[in-house]
Amino acid sequence: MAVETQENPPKRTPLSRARVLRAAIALADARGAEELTMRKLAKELGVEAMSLYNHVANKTDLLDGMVDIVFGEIEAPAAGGDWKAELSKRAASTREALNRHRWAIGEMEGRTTHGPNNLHIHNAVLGCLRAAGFSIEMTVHAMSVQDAYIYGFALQQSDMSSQTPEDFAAEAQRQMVDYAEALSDYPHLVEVVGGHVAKAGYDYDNEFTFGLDVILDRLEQLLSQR
Amino acid sequence: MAVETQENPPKRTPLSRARVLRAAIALADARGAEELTMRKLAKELGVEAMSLYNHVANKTDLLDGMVDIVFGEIEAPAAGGDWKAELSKRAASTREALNRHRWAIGEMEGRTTHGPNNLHIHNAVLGCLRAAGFSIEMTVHAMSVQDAYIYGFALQQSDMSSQTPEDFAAEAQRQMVDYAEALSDYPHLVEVVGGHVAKAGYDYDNEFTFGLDVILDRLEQLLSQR
DNA sequence: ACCTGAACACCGTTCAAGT
DNA sequence: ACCTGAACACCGTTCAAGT
Repeated sequence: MAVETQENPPKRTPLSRARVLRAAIALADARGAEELTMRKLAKELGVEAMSLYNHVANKTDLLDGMVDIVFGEIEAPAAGGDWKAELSKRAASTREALNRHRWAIGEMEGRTTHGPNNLHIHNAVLGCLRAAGFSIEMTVHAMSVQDAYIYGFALQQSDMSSQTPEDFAAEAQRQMVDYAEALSDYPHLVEVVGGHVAKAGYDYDNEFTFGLDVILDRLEQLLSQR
Repeated sequence: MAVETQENPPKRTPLSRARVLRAAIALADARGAEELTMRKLAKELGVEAMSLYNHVANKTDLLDGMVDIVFGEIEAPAAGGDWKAELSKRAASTREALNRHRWAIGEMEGRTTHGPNNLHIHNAVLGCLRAAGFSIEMTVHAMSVQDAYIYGFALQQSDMSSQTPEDFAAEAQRQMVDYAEALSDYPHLVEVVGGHVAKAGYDYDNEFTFGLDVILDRLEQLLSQR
């Protein structure tokens, strides 16, 4: 009875910038940054590569849009509450967003254009620090050190193949074997990586929290010193 | 009299892996990572692209070799001396190496193979921390937080167009103008970036040292707490 | 042993042409 | 207004052929 009375091909919903960006993120999430090409993205959308140019100016514009969507997934810190707790939440949610979208870390910093979600987050971090009582100079310092740490940590993790402590332990063991002939040159790698990490593994969450607390605790001291 | 008695073309010194790597670094330093292609590198060496494959297995192998040369430019910390001073020196020399070779930051972390210079540096950092009295667990933490910060800071700087405080101030001013319609949404950006950075600029060296000291000072406290 | 020409399977992007 | 085919100027890499 009421079967497809129209043309057959799955009634392609029309393209739009939002749909292009969403598909691009899904593709990059699933297959990595280097697999995100205009041609493959178009195929995913059931269209030719050239059609994309009706909705994004070029690949840079595409990436700008994708990056700002990732910034939109970061939880902005509130001003006036427990500033350390707020900034920890923001750091954790940045890390989670970058874990969901591993292609993003290489693209978030240093873009020449900043989307509204990017501006929103940075405005909120500055506001939180100012409300906590940091001077303007110290606020700049404090945001710098946190951002460097958060992105640097994500960078290290993003291109590490092993993600669970167990994977990491196994990988550490494998490396010890691979470099066996040279190990006498690297006694401390043997002790720490071979003797500890290869057994206990490496827990990214713990590690991240430790380092973030190092930074926040010291900032708190500097704040109360005047 | 004794002019070129041989064939004319500038007596091409024969290719070698070292020469290929050196030329690749020079090219990437001068023109950026995306300009480093096998074809352009070959042209630089007065040869066809395919000749390169006699000296490097492929482009990944080329980058592995380049990266380990950059690691070789980092000053290893000594064990047994003033550990904070040693680690500061190592951090500064890492930053300098990454500033000389801006293409490298995206390539240093997360390679699947580690060159000898990489292993040497990390072994030395671990040895320095162990000699300072950190437990094995704390040594892992301490290296993690430092590396994340150092690479994260370099990442932020590497893709920032303005490098001097004055450039940065000018750029901050320009951005304030660009985003003028939306500025009422971002009061803290206006205060901190528009009011302070746009005037005082942003000094990467100061900023880097501040953040590194935050980390090292807190690590020192944790060390003396037991 | 080392170098090369031609080729393959890709890229991003432009442009004129279709609907 | 939106989509497409053909084309351009590139990529990394393989392979058979030259010296």
